[in-house]
Amino acid sequence: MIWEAWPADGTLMGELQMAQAERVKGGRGGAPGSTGRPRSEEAHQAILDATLDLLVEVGFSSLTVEGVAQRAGVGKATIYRRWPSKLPLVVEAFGRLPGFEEVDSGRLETDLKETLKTYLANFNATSLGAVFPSLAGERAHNPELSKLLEPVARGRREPFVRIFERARERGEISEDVDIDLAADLVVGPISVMLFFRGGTLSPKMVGPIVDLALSGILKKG
Amino acid sequence: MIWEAWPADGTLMGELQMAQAERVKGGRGGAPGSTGRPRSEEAHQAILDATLDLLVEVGFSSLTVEGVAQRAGVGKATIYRRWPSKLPLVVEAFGRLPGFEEVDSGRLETDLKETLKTYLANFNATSLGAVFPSLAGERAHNPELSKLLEPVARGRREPFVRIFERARERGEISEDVDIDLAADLVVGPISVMLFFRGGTLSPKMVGPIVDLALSGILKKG
Amino acid sequence: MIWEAWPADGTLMGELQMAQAERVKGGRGGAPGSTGRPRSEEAHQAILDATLDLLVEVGFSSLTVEGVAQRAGVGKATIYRRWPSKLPLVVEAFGRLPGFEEVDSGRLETDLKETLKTYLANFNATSLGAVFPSLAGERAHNPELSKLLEPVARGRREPFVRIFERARERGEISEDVDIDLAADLVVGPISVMLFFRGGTLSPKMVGPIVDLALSGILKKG
Amino acid sequence: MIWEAWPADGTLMGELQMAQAERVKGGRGGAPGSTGRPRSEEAHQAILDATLDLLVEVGFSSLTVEGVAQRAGVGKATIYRRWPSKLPLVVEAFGRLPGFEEVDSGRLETDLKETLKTYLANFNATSLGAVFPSLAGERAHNPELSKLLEPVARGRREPFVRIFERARERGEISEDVDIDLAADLVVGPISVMLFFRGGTLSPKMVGPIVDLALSGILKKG
DNA sequence: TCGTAAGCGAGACGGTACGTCGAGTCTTGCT
DNA sequence: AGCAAGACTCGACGTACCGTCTCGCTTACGA
Repeated sequence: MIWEAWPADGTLMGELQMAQAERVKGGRGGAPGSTGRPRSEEAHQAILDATLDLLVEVGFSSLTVEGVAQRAGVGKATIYRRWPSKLPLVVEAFGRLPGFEEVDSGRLETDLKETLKTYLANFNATSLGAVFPSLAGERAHNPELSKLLEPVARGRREPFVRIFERARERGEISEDVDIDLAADLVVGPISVMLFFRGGTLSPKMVGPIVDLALSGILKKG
Repeated sequence: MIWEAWPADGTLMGELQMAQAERVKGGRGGAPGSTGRPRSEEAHQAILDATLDLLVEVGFSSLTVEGVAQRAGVGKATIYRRWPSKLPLVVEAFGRLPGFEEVDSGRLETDLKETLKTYLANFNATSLGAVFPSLAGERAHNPELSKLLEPVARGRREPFVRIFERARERGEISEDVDIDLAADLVVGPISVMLFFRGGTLSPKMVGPIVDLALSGILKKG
Repeated sequence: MIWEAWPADGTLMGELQMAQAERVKGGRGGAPGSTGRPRSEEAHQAILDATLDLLVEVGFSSLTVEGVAQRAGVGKATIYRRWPSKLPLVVEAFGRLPGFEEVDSGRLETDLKETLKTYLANFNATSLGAVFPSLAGERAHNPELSKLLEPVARGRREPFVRIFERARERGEISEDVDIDLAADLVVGPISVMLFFRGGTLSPKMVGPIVDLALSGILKKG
Repeated sequence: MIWEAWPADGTLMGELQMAQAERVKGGRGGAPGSTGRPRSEEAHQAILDATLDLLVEVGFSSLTVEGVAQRAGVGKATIYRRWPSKLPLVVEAFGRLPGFEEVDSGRLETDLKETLKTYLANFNATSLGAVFPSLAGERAHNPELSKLLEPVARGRREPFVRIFERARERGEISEDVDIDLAADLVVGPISVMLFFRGGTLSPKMVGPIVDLALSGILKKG
């Protein structure tokens, strides 16, 4: 879904992670002058894995850095050396979760339905549904997190924008439809479900949502 | 907006609070046998006000009961005597925020636009925009909060359902439109904006949203 | 012995403790306007006992506040509420150890020997021998500790000064003997043993020490 | 002074250091089979100097190996390659401090006074006064340190023993004076001053101390 | 002259303790 | 009984060192 989609090449998170690393230690990979023992990629993975595990098991607000360290078999300092607090850690762990695959069938309705269905199945299989609201809820009071989250949300939005652009080129939708708004409309009911209703996000919801969004609520004629 | 509206009589929260109070001290209102000094209504208000202030200032996850007590000029025990933990306290404080006024103009489009516009103006004037995401983010991993939040969300949803029911009776919309889904569709883009995009919720957004939701994204013809 | 003796009424430590308490929370016992739950005397005792136990078991430099808290069945905060660091805590715990009983037999030699013997027996039975050097070693780099330790040392010195003053009044020693120096002379070999030689402080050492100090090293004639 | 004097040839520390080196890498000097880059003597010196500096500045218990490495411009591993822990390092650094020069004037009083005066002047000029108590305080609970410190203390004691032996040969003191005890008596008041009173060790103190120790506290007659 | 073996500065590693803070509970004296 | 105040236990926070372990490099020796 828009706000959680991931670019196919997975580089967005790479950037995010780099931005993070730079803030903490002044850039690693790039500068060849780096000295000292290099950071363990193994530990990095173990931390991210443990974070995701615990996120699913106990939720964001009960997740403790101490717990992550213990589960990852890692010292706390090793975590704080990489992430300044649990928020960016969780953002990065979250970023590792799979995005969705953009579908290009040549027909708007099919593109939307397939893309959303695939993603929703995925969404239920992982912890995306539990993690994202936790992060989003902090945005209003945490500008730093907001900045971290922005590229993620933008990245997940883009595929939808592209789907609508193709539909416009094919003449399926009018030239003056606001594509951003259209994307929000299709994705909106899912957002409502996720944040306000706390219900399950079944792939079965996708059909009616897309149909209603495309044809409108009012009676035709 | 739907999920944040409040029943006109404001009794829902009253019930919630009673349920709460009963769990804490075994029901007081009815029983005439209660003795000792009565609870201070003044303190109650001060606590709720302080909670709301802090919720806006620092967000849910940084809100501390200690801070609330201090700002309210109240002992911590006085808070815990009324609410078993900070969660129900925050929910109740949140419930005090204004809902929206249902409009009945006899025309679906007008009803939706006016209702949403009024609410959005309100939303920006108060702290709803900052507080709600904080709470919503906790839902996924906090069943207790989820349960507390449910009646609030349902209450705020109902006005929209009524608007659509009236429209159906008037024949403005087809008999087989899923009213719940329709409500989610209208409200969806606002939810997306609030949680994923972090943008401002201007009342000017309402017109295009309602128009697109009512007439659909696809080209007519 | 001088530097570890304790006034019979045990009030010196009381003062020390008060000075401590005042620095931390602005004086407790005295002001009747104090509010809130009073500090638990039980916890205070448990902490001091645990400290002394651990001091004996693991020594000063391996003593951890965490360990004290655990052994005392107390939260760390309860310790830090009373003592700003482990040093004053150890000083106070140390102060609880028994001092020595001043003897007044009417004869200098007997007074000195009895006083020292009693104390040395005591010294070996408790952990004085292990604790005091630890504290003394920190003095040079810790002015605060130095201040804390000063009244203790002075208190333990006084009994010796009194013994010599009585001897001077009786004419046992010359008017112009420097009493402070005499006290240091008698006590000196014990200090050397304790700090430099690391040997055992047996009460049997007392006789020869006092004899030599009183009559001098040089041949008489 | 006795317990801090140093053998004239300064070899004691050499032995200690060798013993150390052997424990660490299995003996180097002799064996011709050693290969690879030799250890840097420069680094060795820098480490010892930094250790001594820090010992004076912050005391033993606040001294960190990390700090030593940084100040010496050396990696931590280079320190641990030579000393198995910070204790022997500190002991060796301490051993570098100057001892005192034994005086042989042919008269006990003069020998004692001159030896002590010289040393005390020295003591005040260097950091002995700050370092030694730090180490001594650790002895009681640290057998390893105690063992390391023993030869140092013995070495510094010997000159005094020799002074008294010469005096006995000359008939200045009785045959049955316990020389060890006599040494402790002379040195005792300085020890007391250093550890218990925290006062300054002025060379002016030496005269009265030696006089009183030699002639005794009691009135002659 | 070149490889190999050890040393080097730098700094990350898993741990442990630090001193602080907040949650939710309990205990004063007073209303 | 209620109240404000504030101490209570517990447990996580983020930091600092411990002693160990790589890194990429430098320095001597022996083949």
